[in-house]
Amino acid sequence: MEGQFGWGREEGGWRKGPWTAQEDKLLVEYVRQHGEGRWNSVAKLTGLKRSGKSCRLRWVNYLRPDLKRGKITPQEESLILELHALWGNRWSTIARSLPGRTDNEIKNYWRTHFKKGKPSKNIERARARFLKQRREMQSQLLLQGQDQQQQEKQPDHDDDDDGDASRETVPAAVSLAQQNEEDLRILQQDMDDLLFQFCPMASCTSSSCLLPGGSCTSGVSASASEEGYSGDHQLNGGATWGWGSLWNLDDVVDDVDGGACGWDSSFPLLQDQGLAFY
DNA sequence: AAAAAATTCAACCGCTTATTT
DNA sequence: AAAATAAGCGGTTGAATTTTT
Repeated sequence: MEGQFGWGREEGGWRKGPWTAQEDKLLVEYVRQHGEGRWNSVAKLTGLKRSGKSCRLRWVNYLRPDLKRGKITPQEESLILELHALWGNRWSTIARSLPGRTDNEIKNYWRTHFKKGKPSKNIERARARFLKQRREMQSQLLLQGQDQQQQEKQPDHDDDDDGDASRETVPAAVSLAQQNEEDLRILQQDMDDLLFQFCPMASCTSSSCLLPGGSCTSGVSASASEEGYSGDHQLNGGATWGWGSLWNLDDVVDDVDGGACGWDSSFPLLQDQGLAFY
C-alpha cells in the first residue's frame, strides 16, 4: 500500500521517506519495552527497516509522548524571538526552554515566520524607526566612550599611521563594547524598551522581526541589518550573515553550561517565566 | 475552475560531539 | 589511547497543502 509514493523508497536496505502508522507502532512498542536510545537495535529487534538515525529522529520529533501538539502560542513565539536574539540558530538550546517543542519545530517556525518575512508596511516602518533610533543611540554611546577613553588614556605615543582606515569603524565599536559592559547593558535595556514600545505583544504580527539579531551588540550588526530585509547579507569579508543570528555565539559564550550572560534584564519574558540561561 | 506560486514541515544529509569498545 | 559506534545538531530538501492569480 505504500510503494506508491516516489520516495517511500528503499535504499541500502533501509526504508526512507514518510513513516507509516505500522512503522510508528513498531517504534513506539520498542521504546516502551527498551526505553529511548540504542536506536540501531530497533531494526534488529523489531524488524523495522529503518536506520537508527531515522528511528531516533522519528521518536524525538514526532512520537515522544511529551510533545506538545498544535500551534505555537503567542507566548511561545515571543520566547522564541527572545531566545533567538540571545542564542542565534542554536535551535536545540532554544528548544530546551519550550517544553514539548522540538528543535526542528522551532527551526521551521522561525524560518517560515521570521527569516524572510514580508513585513507589512507599518511594521516595516516601525522597524526602520527602531533601527534608526538604535543607530543613534549607538553612535552616541560610541562618542561617549571615545571621550572617556581619551580621558583615561594618557595621550602617549600616538603611532599615527594613516593607512589604516578601517580601525576607526568596526573594531572601535567592538572593543568599546568589551570595555564598557555596563554601558552596553544599559543600551541593551533601552533597545528592549524600544522594541516593546513598537511591538508590545511581540507577536503582533508574524513578522515581528523588530527584535534585532544583533540586539546585544556592536555597530557591525546595526549597519549590516539596516539595508535590507533579506535574511542573509554578504559582508565585505565574504562571510554570510543572517541578521537574526548575530555572530557565532560560540565565540562569545564559550562556556554554555556555566557562563552567565548578564543580560537577563533585557529579556522580560525570560525573566517573567523564571527561566534562566545556562 | 484550474494552473501557478508560495508555504509548510517531516525527514533527509553531512558534520560534530559524546560514548563505548 | 585510539578506533568505532551512537547521539545530537543545524542546514536543506521536496511532497503535500494552501493561497494567489
